[in-house]
Amino acid sequence: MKKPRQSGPNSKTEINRARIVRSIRALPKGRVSTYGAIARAAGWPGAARQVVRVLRQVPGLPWQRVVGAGGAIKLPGEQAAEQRFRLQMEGVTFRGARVNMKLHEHKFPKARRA
DNA sequence: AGGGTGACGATCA
DNA sequence: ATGATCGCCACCC
Repeated sequence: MKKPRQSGPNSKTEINRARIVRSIRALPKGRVSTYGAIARAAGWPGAARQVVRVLRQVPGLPWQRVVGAGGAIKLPGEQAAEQRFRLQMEGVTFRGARVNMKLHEHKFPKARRA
């Protein structure tokens, strides 16, 4: 017989969320990554929107280091300026409205196998 | 079950 | 560069 889906702290999504949190915390000062890249680094490709959810729920994350594809700031309104300011404080440079990913994108180690 | 929502992403006009 | 569309995923009525 099959086990019914469990939706507590041990659920699949909880585990994946934890991996997302780890990936975000792994971003060093002055480096950035994207929602999609973090999802992939966490082994959950396509879950960019979950990265957003985590950023909104978990306090204390270096949220300013997470940007949209191509280095775009995706926060609405004033928050966008705040993020840009914080990044610049860390030494991150921009090319127009977006982060210069060429210089500041963080490379996550590839998932190991053995 | 059905519909709406997000700090998304790729593609196309 | 900008806006529309569609695919994506979990959550919340």
